[in-house]
This record gives sequence, structure tokens and C-alpha cells, in this order.
Amino acid sequence: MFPIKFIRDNLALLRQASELKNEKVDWERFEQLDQQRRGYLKAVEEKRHVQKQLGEKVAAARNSGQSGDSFLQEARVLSAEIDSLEEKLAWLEAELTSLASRIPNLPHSSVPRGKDASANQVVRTWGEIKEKNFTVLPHWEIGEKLGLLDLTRGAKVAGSSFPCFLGQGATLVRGLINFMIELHTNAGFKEVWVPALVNRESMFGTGQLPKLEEDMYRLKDDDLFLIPTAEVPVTNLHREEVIPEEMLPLYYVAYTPCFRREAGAYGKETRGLVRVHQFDKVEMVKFVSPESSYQELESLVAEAEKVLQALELPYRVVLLCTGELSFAASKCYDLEVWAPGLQRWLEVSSCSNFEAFQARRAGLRYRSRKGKVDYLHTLNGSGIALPRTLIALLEYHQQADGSIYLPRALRPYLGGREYLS
RNA sequence: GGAGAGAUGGCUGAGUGGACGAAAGCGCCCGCCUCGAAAGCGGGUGUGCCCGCAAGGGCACCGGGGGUUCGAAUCCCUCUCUCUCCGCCA
Repeated sequence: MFPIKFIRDNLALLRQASELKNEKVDWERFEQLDQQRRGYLKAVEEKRHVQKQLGEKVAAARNSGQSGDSFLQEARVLSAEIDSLEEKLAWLEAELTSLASRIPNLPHSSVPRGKDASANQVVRTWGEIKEKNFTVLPHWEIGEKLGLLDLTRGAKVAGSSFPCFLGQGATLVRGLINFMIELHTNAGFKEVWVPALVNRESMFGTGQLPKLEEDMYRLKDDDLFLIPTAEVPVTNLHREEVIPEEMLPLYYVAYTPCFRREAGAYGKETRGLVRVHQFDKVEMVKFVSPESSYQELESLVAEAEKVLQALELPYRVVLLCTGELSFAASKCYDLEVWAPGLQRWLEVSSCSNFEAFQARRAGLRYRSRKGKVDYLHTLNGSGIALPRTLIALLEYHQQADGSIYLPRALRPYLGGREYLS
């Protein structure tokens, strides 16, 4: 969210940016409301000024033993006028704020322009894709065959796209979570455990609301939302706070379940674990000073990459184009892992710099060494999401005999074994 | 769930209807002193919005919202949160 004045002074820039991001904003209405608001504001302020002076006259009169009532008639009329002007002003401000909250963040100058994924840039690829001399089974087949995964019973218990993991499959999930958190805490991230339900303010703070309300699970009786990502509770940890610059950067890592409605997303493209309503994810969040945020983005991506490297899975790093950037992001890299059973690259991590966009919405500030208070920059990156990582493990590390090779890094979490069978 | 107490600036904390954007202290910034620092001394120190080229001026903000009043940090209602006690509970 940008300040109204900034929007007014940078209409052309923001308009172009929102078109690049495929976001619709009613700019004519914005200009019209803004102009009206300033007109009413001026009128209200002038009348209030007179009102104050009258009030002072009443007080002065009473202090010197007179009644002061002669001013009251005029003051009453003025008070009523102010009331009606303020009502209109409040409505205009609410409308304007609502419009402003739907203006997307500006893409960074280094972000390629483009409408869709075809304009994304692959910035690097890691590992080589080794072709197998047998047909790789898709993860849902090999997963069910080995008794690691049960999609049918998940559907019975909750509904379609709510997977269950069994036996060593469940151990693998738990092991992956521990492995990732330990990796990131060793790199200086502080582990946090946060609520999986958040309030409306938190959802607004990170930019999920107002735009994405339909994509969230919501508890109507309490007006709480199930988190779509740990980004929401972790970024909001410091909402409405001023952090001393000496404490920056702050690095956090959190495991949480994530919930997404993914309305109407069933089909071939989303079979098995590709797109599910509930999944597990380890997320990294950074609070940094504005000068350092782009450097911090690069090191955040590198930190996420360490997970895939340790899991011995080939992946590529993709720089998203403007049209693929999310509402709140200025710049974003995706990590995509190779799934040979599906013959597709799968997104397992998004690492974004939001600059001060979330910070302004959530009141996240820092006090510089000079004593100046300003908005800090926030970043987050998956480190990484589990279901698609499991797909890659089950498919890429699949052996001719139907067993699954376990990378060295995971073995301590699965009783030291080298293969799942 | 019930009863009570509370929420004031970066922090602690005064203020119970009019000259209060808000005492005092701490912190922070600038200066003096010093070889340098500490201590001491002096000065300064919130944010947002509107008008203005600027200088400057105006308005708002004492947890959120609403009300009473010519006028609210102060009185009333309501919500949220914190603390204490009771109840319930994995």
C-alpha cells in the first residue's frame, strides 16, 4: 500500500506498473475521490479552526466571570455543519483507502516485462537430469504402492486434495521438516512457532486481503483465517512495532501447515500431491534495512537452494516476469524442481522482496542509528514446500526395483536407511 | 464463560471537561568541556494529512469505534487486548 500523496504524485508510474502486473485499478475514480476528499477536508478544517476560536472565547469569558453564552448559538450551528461535512469526508476516505489498498506493489527495475510465464527467465540450473532406463511411475502410484501415501483415505476424512501420509511416508514428512529447520537455523535463522489461524489485520498486513479473500479458508464465527503460508503470522510478528536498526537484519524460520482453497483447481495438472488444500512448508522471513534488501534476496534464494542441493534434486532458478509477480512483491525468484514421472518442473519455493509494501500495511518500522523512524523491508522465501519436494523425491530418486533412494542428508531422520522400500 | 483493574509519545509515567500534542524522568541527537571518553552543563527531540515554490500556516491523532457537549486524553456506551481472581478444560 502506498500513501495517498505518493499515489497522486505517481499516477502514471503506478498505472503502468499495475498493467504490467495484470491488476485492474479504477484510476479515474481514484482521482475523482481524491479531489473531492481534499475539497471536503479543507472545508472541515477551516470550520474547525473557527470552532476552536469560539471555544476559546467561551472559556475566556467564563474565566473572567461572564457567561460566554453569546457565542454558543453560532457554535451550535457550526458544530452541526462540521458533523455533516465529516460524515461525507469519512465516506470518501474509506473509499479512497479501499481503492489504494488494491494498488499492487511496483516491480523492481530488474524484473523482466511480460504477461505470462513465457517471459520468465531461467537464471541458473543446478544438477543434471539423469535419464532412467526404466519407466518412472508417477508419485501417487509409487507412493501408494510403497504404503507411504494414501490419497483415498485423505479424501474420506476431509475431502479431495487432503493427502494422508502413512508409515515411513509420515516419517519422511516429519524428517524433512526437521532437516530444513536445522539447516536454516544453522545459517542464522531464528526458529519460531506461530499460530495457524490469524485475524483480518494480519491478512491485510501481508497483502492477502482484500484481494484474495475468496482463496482463504475462513472461520466466519470468529473472523479468523487459516494461514495460506507462514509468511502471514511470521511477518505480522512485528506488526506496529519500531525495531532498533542495531537489531536488523532479523531472520526467522518457521514450519507451519498451510491451507488453500484452490477453488476449481481439480484435474490432470493437479493430480496427486501437485496441488493440495493442506500442506506443510518451512518458510523463511527476513526483516531488513532498505539499502540491503536486494542483497538479502539473493542470499535468501541461495539458502532455499541449499535444501534441494542436499536432497540431490536437480532444479532451476526462475526470475518471474512482471505479469507473474504477486500483488505485494517487487521481485521474485521461483525454485523449480524436476519431476520425471510428471515430466515437469514443479515450483517448490518462491523467494520475494516486498520492499516496504508489506511494512507500510503492517506498520513495520525501524529506528535508524540517527534516530529516524522509517519503514523497513520484508522478504520471504519457502525453504521449502513439502508436497512437491516429496513428488521429486519419489520420482527422481525412484529405482528400477521400485525403491526410493534416500539422499545422505535425510538418512538420520529415517533410522539411517539408504532406501525406502 | 463470570467479576474486577488497566491501555497515554522510542520507554517509564503524570494528567479526571477549556491556553494539553500532552508534566517529569529515561533514551536519542547537537553543542560545550576533554588528548579521547565517562560524568557534568546547555539546547533540541512524535506522526499523519491539507494549503504553499518556499518561509510558514492549519487540522487531526492519548488502544479501536460510537455517543454526550459550543468544546473530550478527561464523562457515557461498545469492541479488542493485558493483568488479577473464580469457573471450565487437552
